[in-house]
Amino acid sequence: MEEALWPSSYWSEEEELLRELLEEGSDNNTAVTEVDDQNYYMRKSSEEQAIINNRFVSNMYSGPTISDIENALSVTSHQRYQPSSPPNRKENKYSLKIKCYGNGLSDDGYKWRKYGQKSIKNSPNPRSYYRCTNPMCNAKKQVERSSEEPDTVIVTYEGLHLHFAYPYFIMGQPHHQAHPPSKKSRPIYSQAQAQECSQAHMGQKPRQADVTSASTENMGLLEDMVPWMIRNPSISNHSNFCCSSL
DNA sequence: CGTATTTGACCAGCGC
DNA sequence: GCGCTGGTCAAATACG
Repeated sequence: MEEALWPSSYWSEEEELLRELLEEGSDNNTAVTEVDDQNYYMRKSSEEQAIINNRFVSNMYSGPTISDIENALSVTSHQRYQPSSPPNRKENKYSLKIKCYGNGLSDDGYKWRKYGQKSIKNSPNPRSYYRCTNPMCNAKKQVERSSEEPDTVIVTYEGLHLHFAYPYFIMGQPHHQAHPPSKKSRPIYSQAQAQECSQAHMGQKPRQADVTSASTENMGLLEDMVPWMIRNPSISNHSNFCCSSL
């Protein structure tokens, strides 16, 4: 069944990449194999993160603007490692400060549906709430223009941002189809399957509860996906990545 | 006509 | 308990 969807040859490049990262992306293998160590990634230097992110993600996704997010991630990652300053990451939320001189809200290569907007007290700018339109992904983001720097938007990503990786781990699509999924190109999975997978991954609770469960789920965002996949190279041999309990 | 956006209402959490 | 605030819903509206 799995092999019907994913020919064994399909994973060769990813496995090779993962092996490569295992060799180069860390200075000792024991840390890489500490599967349950949630702070593993926090211990890595921002330089190592940048290497992993840039190399891995650039191989995973070739969209035009992911580098912007990567750059922003590297900035916030750097801040995160300052023990004296509060981290931008809370649970699996990541706040990215992105310079933009135009419409920077929809340029991350994926489609977001706006589901709310709030005026925040003591802030002149409203905060917009977006949810990923990809049924395989329940990631959310909040976009707020910085009051200090008008040309900077603060994007807070939250939740399981699976669409960075699922074409490889779930869909079994050829590499040349590794572009962001759109409404026109529906996933092979049904909506029900997608929801089942998402709920299995995020804590079973639909609707409002997903916020709470998301805050307790360690893995999800791009930055979490990378070390997780590195630490679990064998995942490439399994097609039940989405629905597997972690 | 299907899809995306807007926006007021609603709800839950929190502090007092 | 009450009010405030942030997050989400969903009907109305806009758009292609």
